[in-house]
Amino acid sequence: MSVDQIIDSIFLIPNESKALLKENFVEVRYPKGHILLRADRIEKNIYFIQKGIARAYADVEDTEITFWFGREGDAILSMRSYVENKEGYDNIELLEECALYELKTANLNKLFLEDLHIANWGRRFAEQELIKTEERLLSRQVRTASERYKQLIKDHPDLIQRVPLVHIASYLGITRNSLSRIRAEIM
Amino acid sequence: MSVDQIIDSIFLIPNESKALLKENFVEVRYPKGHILLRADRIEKNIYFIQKGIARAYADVEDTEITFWFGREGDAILSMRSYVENKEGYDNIELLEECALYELKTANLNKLFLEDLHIANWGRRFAEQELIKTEERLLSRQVRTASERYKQLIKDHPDLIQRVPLVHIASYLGITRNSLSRIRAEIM
DNA sequence: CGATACATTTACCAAATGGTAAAAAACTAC
DNA sequence: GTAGTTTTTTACCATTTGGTAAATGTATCG
Repeated sequence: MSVDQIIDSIFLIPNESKALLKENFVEVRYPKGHILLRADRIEKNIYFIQKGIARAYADVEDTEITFWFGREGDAILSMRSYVENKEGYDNIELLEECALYELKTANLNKLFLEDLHIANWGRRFAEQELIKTEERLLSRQVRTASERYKQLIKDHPDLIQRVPLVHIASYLGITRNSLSRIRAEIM
Repeated sequence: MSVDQIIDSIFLIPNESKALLKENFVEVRYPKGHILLRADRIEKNIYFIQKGIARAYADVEDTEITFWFGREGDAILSMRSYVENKEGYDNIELLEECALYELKTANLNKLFLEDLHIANWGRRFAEQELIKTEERLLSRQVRTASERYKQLIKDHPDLIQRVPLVHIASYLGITRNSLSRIRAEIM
């Protein structure tokens, strides 16, 4: 996933604006297992995944609850930090060695107030994250864990290969036991 | 909730921009039980609640699943229609007689591309909806139905008075039976 | 390759939840 | 106020899920 692909997939903007925006994408690399964002901090950067896979989890009474997976092209951010400049609930762990684009929130915010096209790009970015988040919420509310597991296999078959099942069970809101049962049923 | 309060609570913008935006708020009234938005349509308007209360529900195999409640100050919109101009999953039912502000999405989109301040207002609007949606998702993932019910009483005590318990049970992801059990336990 | 650690499956029982139906309570409309 | 409708509670049993622990399978590293 190139910088251009990422920017264009969100909203098409004129070349001058795009150049201003592109300047802020800095490529960084981290190893598998690296904790990129922490729940107890106000995070100053957001990221886009060029290559690799990550998860977000919340610490709840001595267990981790995974509530998001991200892969190539996805944005990594603590929404709370990004939007309200407060501590969030999300820890981000890289599940593979990752190549990322790093952007400073402060720089982005400055551009938003200076450039109409970039402001609209930022609006579209938030709107698209909103749609994705609502979809996750709906799927959780409307479908059973078993249905959502099947959906996951269908939509992202590689994810089951690349991610430990413990995290997938947690993501589905069930125990590893129950996930094993579901997997056994299907075959 | 006045138009000014609603606009200002999202993002402060200069008076000229605000005047342009305000022109688009049209007050409308509908009776209790009115279906404001439908899942099978591309909705062309969004609303803010001046007075009253509403719920969003999805039709799933001959049952309705409530996944959102809105009250004074909240925005009512089919995210899918607003963001992607596609049919959404949400039906909106007014649970009381409501006074609403209606805005045409097309007019808003035009303003977004013409006025930097309004574009940023639209960005903040999406960002704030994003935070709220993520919070609902997290709460669902992390807390039990019982905990979430207690939280609901604490945060919005009036809601339990104003909304039939069937909808609250559905919102919490449990049956009316289980909600009754929870309520019985608490006392 | 082998030893160790970690992840996953299976089995068992306990606890929580759903479904149906009937009783009680609350709300509507005349 | 009363009859009728709708909503909520309660009780029962069937089903699903969780928790613990042991067994199997898979990775990792010297």
